[in-house]
Amino acid sequence: MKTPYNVDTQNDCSDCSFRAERQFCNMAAPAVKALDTIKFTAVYPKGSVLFVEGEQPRGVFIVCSGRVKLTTSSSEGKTLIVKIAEAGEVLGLSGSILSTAFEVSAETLEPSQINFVRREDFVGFLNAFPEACMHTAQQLSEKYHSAQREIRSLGLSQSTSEKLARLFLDWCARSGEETPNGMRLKVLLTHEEIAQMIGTTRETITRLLSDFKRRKMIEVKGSSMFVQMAALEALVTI
Amino acid sequence: MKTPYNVDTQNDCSDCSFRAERQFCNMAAPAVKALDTIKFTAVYPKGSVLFVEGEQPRGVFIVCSGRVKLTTSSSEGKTLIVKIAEAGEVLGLSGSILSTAFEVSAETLEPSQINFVRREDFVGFLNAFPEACMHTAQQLSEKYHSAQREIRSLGLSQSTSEKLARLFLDWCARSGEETPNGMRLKVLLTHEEIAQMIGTTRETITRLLSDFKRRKMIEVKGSSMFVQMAALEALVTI
DNA sequence: GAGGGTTCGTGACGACTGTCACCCCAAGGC
DNA sequence: GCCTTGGGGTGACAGTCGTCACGAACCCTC
Repeated sequence: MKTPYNVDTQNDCSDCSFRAERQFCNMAAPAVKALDTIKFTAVYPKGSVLFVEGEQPRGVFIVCSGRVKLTTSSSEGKTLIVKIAEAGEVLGLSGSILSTAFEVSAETLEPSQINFVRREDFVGFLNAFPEACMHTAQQLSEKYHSAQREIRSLGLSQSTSEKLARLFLDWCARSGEETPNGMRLKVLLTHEEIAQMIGTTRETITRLLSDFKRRKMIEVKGSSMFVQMAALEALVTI
Repeated sequence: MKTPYNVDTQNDCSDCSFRAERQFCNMAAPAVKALDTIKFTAVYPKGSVLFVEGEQPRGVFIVCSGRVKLTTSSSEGKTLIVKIAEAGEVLGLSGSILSTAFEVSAETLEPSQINFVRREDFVGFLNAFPEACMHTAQQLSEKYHSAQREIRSLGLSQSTSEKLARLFLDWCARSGEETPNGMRLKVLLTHEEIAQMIGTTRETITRLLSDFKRRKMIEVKGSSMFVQMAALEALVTI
């Protein structure tokens, strides 16, 4: 089924063809059925704000398709991109479980299908289906793991170039495509956004990228970037 | 019961007087009993290493008393203290649940009683007691929350003085004691360790502390520090 | 009380990077 | 065609902070 934003929607978790490969969603039929009855499906255009840092959680958001940018901001207006969430991730889990305010804001980066489950319904669901609770614990473990990696990168890097190298290596590991010219990455973020991912400024990213190009560590063609991983690894002291 | 390290040990979770106030341990009697049968109690002296970053998890560690320093290190030898875990926290959760390597190392800061539960036993326990699974999810949520705070602090601070101010404010919120001279904190860490908590160097901490003292933002008397919270808050741009 | 190991205080110096300022370019709206 | 807007490139400059070096203060053990 096509929607206004040109996204295939999946109204029924029971029929969802991706379910088996999604850690959280991959549950036995009764649990899926129960989830189907409490969830609200919606498709958001690019740039939609799902929730804002500091807000009290109304529930959890399950990303069925698309990508969601998670950010936190200082009162000065400086923004840090904490993570780009992808299909299969559940957002707002910790806030909903602890009833504490969201610590990040969420905004779609592309048209995305998101299933919303109200907090009370979700907690009831977890209590009713131990399997769902285990999957939630796993989901949280993964979040914690990736937060830990972010802390390492922010706290242990000696220089900004090291953080940038680490970011690119991370991207390679996650979605790189091996080619004879090096790992190929689709860069879908602006310099500004890359800067926000590692806590620096746009100018610095521009300078570092030209530096990397000059030193033949990366090559940019359109929205593709070819990365010489060995060269970047040499910059990383962790 | 007293042990060689001068710590009161609590061999039986069922009898533990702290249980009610500890989020994870506060479970119904049957679950506590089950936990009692699979746990191994030990008392470690100060400086004991519970596990090391990169190791495959053998199980989880429940901190019954004492404090545990969680660190991550770069290959250059630079160390970042990710967190100081206190009584009631469960360590090694995410690694045990996902079967992925520990992302931090753990070392006791003082004599500590720690209950160890083998990975298989722990997972079985979670499957057998939905309540334990919920408590685990809550525990993980809290960990995630605190990691998120750390990311904010590391990524959004403009300066090192801001990070230090934020660290002190954090300590005040957690264990400060209100007095007429400002919040009173017990500082049990060396300058070196404080530096490692915010990703800077010992010298910088020394200089910042004298700066803070000169500006009457803090006052140090022995191992106590009196903090003027309003003054520190003015340094924080978040 | 002597001595060795930590911990802390401080100066000099330089590299890195944030800030500000300006320009260029491409895309898209009118 | 013209203008606006957002993204990207670059130079100048100053401030911060890491590094190195050294000495003082403190705290154990013997």
